[in-house]
Amino acid sequence: MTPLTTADLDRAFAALGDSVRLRIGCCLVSEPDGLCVCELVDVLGEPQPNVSRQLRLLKNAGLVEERREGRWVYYALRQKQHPLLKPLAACIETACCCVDAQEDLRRLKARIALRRGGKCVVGVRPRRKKGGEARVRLPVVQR
Amino acid sequence: MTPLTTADLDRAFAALGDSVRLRIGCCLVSEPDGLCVCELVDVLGEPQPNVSRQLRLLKNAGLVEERREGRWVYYALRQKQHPLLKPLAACIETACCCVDAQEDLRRLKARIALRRGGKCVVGVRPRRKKGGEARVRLPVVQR
DNA sequence: CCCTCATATTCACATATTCCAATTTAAGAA
DNA sequence: TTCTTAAATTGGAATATGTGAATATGAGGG
Repeated sequence: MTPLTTADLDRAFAALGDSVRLRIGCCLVSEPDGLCVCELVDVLGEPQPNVSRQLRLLKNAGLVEERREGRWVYYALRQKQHPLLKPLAACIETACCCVDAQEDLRRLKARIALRRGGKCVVGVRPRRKKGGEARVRLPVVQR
Repeated sequence: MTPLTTADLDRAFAALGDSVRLRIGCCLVSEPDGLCVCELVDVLGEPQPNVSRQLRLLKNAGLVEERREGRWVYYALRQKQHPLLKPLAACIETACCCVDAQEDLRRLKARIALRRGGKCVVGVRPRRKKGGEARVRLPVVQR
């Protein structure tokens, strides 16, 4: 392994220096096996292209890894591989105590409950506006 | 204390998401009583205005606090006050293992040795160029 | 093959950041 | 007061980043 430089590490911090990406981090800390993009889209209420972009940023920073399963792609923290991720995860845990992170985690729990056999079977919901109103039952399209 | 939001915390991460600021963090972790600006200027080899600006950023992010002593101003990590700083300090410790951080810490040790009675008595040294060559005076273009 | 859907990428534009040089502020000494 | 010096601020240009909208990719099912 090549020796780390502070420039390598500040990328990791910079990757968490964004509200959306930090919230993604909170979700991933609480679900070590990973989350698929559409779950994050649903939990965060962010447009899907934005979530994909932020995930790519996190991946480039070496903080997450992806795993494809059929049409779904799961992202998880690289807890084992990244030398900074163990102490960093402790920081993210702290962030999880934030009020808005708590709301995310509540939505995440509800979303995870929709899984079948541990896998996501729900797609992207019709776009919500940022104002965000009551949740509407989504048309579940199986298989 | 007002409840934290992830937006509050991502500022803390963003503050460390820069090579110079992370190196400052490494220095401050290793010197809990604080360092004055000119010591950081000397250790990092960065222009004084740049160091001042980065320190202000760290202060605005709630990570450091300042303490004036005569003409000198000392900056130290707000280990006790900021809820994120305890786990964050662990991250910074990790960063301290980096090769360039080690060089900073070596220079820092030498610079600290110049103190008298625990206080800095040295000012800002004549500017060094990054490459280390003699400084060239640039033509002054007035507006 | 064609179609659907989960995810990724690109484009355009606004905003933020970075860095340097120059100047200003603030404190102590003469 | 005036001079010196440590630190902070400002101006401005180059660069980076964030985000919505539209579009593209890629895997599975029919």
